[in-house]
Amino acid sequence: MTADEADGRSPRERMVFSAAQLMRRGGVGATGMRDVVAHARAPRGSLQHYFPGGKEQLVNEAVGWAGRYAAGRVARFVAGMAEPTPSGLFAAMVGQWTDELEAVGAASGCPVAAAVVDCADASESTRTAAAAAFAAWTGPVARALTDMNVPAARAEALATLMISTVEGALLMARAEGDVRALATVARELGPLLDGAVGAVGAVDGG
Amino acid sequence: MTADEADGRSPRERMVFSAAQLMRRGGVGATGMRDVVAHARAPRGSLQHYFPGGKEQLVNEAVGWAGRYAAGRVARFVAGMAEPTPSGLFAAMVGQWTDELEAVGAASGCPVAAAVVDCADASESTRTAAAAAFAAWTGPVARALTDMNVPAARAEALATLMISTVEGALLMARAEGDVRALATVARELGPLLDGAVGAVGAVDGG
DNA sequence: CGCCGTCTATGACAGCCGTCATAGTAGCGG
DNA sequence: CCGCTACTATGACGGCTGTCATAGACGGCG
Repeated sequence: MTADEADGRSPRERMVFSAAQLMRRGGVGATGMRDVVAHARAPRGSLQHYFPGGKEQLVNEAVGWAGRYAAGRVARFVAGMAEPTPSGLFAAMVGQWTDELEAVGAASGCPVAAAVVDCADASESTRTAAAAAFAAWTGPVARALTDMNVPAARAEALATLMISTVEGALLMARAEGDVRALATVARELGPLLDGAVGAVGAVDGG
Repeated sequence: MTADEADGRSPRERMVFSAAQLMRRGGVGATGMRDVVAHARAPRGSLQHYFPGGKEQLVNEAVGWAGRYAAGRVARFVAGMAEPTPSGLFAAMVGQWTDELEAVGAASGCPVAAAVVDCADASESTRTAAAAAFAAWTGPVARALTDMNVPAARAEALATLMISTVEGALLMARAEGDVRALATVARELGPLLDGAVGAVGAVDGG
């Protein structure tokens, strides 16, 4: 999610990328269209050309991009792990945000979360886009879990738990200006996740 | 957090309450000062009288109120449970939002989360207020856990995990317009929490 | 050349925002 | 009655917002 990801792409893609980038910081409300074109170094006139649906369309596409991005990250995590475990995957997910928070100084949140907080009940389409983004994110996680011998019935539920926990911990970490919450949930939730490998019941594993 | 909590209180308190109420729906950016006084049925002129610090002060106080409110809820949960268990407390915390989402139709989020998303990097004081709110919320939860024989060393960490998970699941639930995520995390995380009772290590607790 | 679709440029618009200045009322002690 | 404090009322201000209207540039193509 660094700046070099914006190079070489079309102006249109850069605008979507920049929108997501800015939404992460100040929320949707504080992200103006003029800010987006400036950040993307794109011509202002292109806004109404590429996004005739206005800000709502731009936000929705930014949310969709974020969902695909998160899904891709999960895929790369799994591919890069020699001995994949649920706790390892979770630690990697947490680690991504830990790195960003320590690098930029807590300025970065999740654009999907921003869209939910700011638009969930004002824009039905954005709410749907956010749900789709979460689904796009949950899918690869659940698939990775089943590949690690987690029963299919629990994989999806655990994926939801992992993403919920990461989102919430990211919120707390931003508030505290410290990665403590992220580190804590990684440490506490990891063992539970590993306990689900090969188990059929809840935690009392067969 | 229903409307009757606003009755009998001073106009000033009603404004703080209304600010929190409105922030939960549309975020801080979409919450105008004029909307707040209208919702609180308070005189507009009182704004600059009670909140000379402007919107920032009002938001900060709303966040503080939300933190104290959440802490009070936890205390009441614990007091009302015949046989208190960590999973029972967590289920109660989740249940509060489940009820609200099903009642109002997913319109309600957490005002503290809204403040973090919208103001975390724009207003240092709001960021601090949000951190304080989370701390005020974490405290009673951790204390309740120690009262349930959870080792003191883990109680605080588990409280952070619980709150993170609830916040994140609430985010997902709002996006999906469904309480599924909340129900899922309650079901999946509950057993782990109970497993920490009397344990000293991680999950293998004897 | 002329035409056309894609893209860009720019200024204007109405509307809302938070804030401030100013004035006014109500109650109360003297 | 005055004076003082607490609170309310109201209109205005500059600034920013998303959106739109209009016009211009560029490049392929017949």
